[in-house]
Amino acid sequence: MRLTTKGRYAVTAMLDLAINHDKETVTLRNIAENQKISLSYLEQLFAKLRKQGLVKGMRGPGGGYRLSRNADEISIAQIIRAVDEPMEFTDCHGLENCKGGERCLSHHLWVQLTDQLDDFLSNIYLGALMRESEQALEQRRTDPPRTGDRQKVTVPMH
Amino acid sequence: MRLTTKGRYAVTAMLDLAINHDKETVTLRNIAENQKISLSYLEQLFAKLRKQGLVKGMRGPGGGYRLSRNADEISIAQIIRAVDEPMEFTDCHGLENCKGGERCLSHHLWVQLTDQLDDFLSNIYLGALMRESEQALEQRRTDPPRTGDRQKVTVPMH
DNA sequence: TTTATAACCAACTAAAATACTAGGTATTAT
DNA sequence: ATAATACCTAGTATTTTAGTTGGTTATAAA
Repeated sequence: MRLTTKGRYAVTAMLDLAINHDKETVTLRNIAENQKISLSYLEQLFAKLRKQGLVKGMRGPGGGYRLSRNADEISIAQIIRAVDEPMEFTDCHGLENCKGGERCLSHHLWVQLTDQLDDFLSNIYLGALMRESEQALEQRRTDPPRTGDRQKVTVPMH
Repeated sequence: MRLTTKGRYAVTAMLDLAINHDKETVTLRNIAENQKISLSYLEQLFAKLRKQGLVKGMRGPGGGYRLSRNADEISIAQIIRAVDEPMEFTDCHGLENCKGGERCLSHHLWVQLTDQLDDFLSNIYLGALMRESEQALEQRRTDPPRTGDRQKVTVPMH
């Protein structure tokens, strides 16, 4: 599993949809502005998300996108897999190139590591991610910093 | 934290050093052959690893590289951070561009997610990763598959 | 029924990151 | 001395990422 800004764009866009689940739809134009990214590039990313059945598009005025299922049923791993091709791993194909086994032990360990990573991201869902920070935001709202205090920034809003 | 094949090269190379900790050194030429990657590119990656104090190089015949400290004290996150620049995140700088907060909430959630990822990889050490799979290899050695059995491939050696 | 708004689509181009090439110098075991 | 290795820099090729252009279709609303 690769992890680049492309994946970040996809995840933050999906988070945008999740946050605005109350609204009927969110337009790509809107997201493109928020993320400062070209509309057409976003369209390309959403074509992939749609093909993977993660979002649903509605045409015409008032149209836009929304999540095709509950935010608690969409994992971060699914989103990233949809837009980022997997790291191809053709270095060591079959036993012929692979004398001993000692040689590609480190390759095998890498596979094991990425499996763990995949597991990790497969178990983080859009919904849960949102709720976690809702807590922190609520905290901030009800317990505003007094002037003169040096504020401890635990939930930076950049 | 980005995650690309560049990071994979670094991690597998470091695993190679960890596996061969009994040998005095491992040469880059050797690693380059194993990984099917250009020697000079590897040198560039190792320059970064060395600057971060993760490896130590020895010149001359019989020279090569070795880990600069115990494999149990080198995390995967440290390795990846050494070679992959972090994803720059200049979209939303300061409060001026950031009307409301509603707007960059999804950005903030991404930061929160990558923090979790960073934690995750900061707590996986080269040493531990190796030992985990030693177990599986030992299992395989002492308990070889009987002919006729359809072997369950739990530890593929590609 | 016209118009405007949006998704949807494909081909090309620009920019950035990744990987390689070519040429070195410095150090050290033999 | 010689050979093997790390160490270093500048340039180039390749691949991926991101953007541009110019469409078409569907649909809500005027």
